Amino acid sequence: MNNKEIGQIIRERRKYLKITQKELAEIISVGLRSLIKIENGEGNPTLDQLQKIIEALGLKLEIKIK
Amino acid sequence: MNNKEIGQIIRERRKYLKITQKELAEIISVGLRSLIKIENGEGNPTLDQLQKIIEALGLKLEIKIK
DNA sequence: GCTGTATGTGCACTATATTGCACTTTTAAT
DNA sequence: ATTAAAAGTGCAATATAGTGCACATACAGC
Repeated sequence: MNNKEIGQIIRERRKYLKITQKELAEIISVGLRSLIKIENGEGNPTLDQLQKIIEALGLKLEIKIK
Repeated sequence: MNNKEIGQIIRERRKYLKITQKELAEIISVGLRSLIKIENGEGNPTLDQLQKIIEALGLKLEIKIK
């Protein structure tokens, strides 16, 4: 699961919930610029940012044995 | 799953594999200082750092619906 | 096509994560 | 109790993530 795939999951879930990037960004107090980058798999987000987004979308992060 | 819990999982897995923080840090080219912080749930690591560690320990990150 | 909304980009600035170093504390073995 | 290895801390420097802004592009509905 790379940054691009994570971005895709987030985008799909956000669209499924029918909210815009702008709305989501405002809800969780994350810059719109940052959210766009994350959805596009650019850059290297911090865990907090990722968690905020995931949480807001009703998702959760898990660590499993490969 | 907060930063502290993530740190615990990493630590437990590392110990299970019988490697030291220093060894792991060198293997994945992450500063020892940073690894210690992450295991202790301090700070706010970047996704890349987390992924490197998780990967090196034979773990994987997943995003699930809550 | 037009129009408005949503998404994306480049850039400069700010905030903060990463790191090495020197040192301390903890842990484990003998 | 000694000793050595492992783990942890504070600090300053560097690298890089986060952000707003102005503008560009894509997309949908009419």
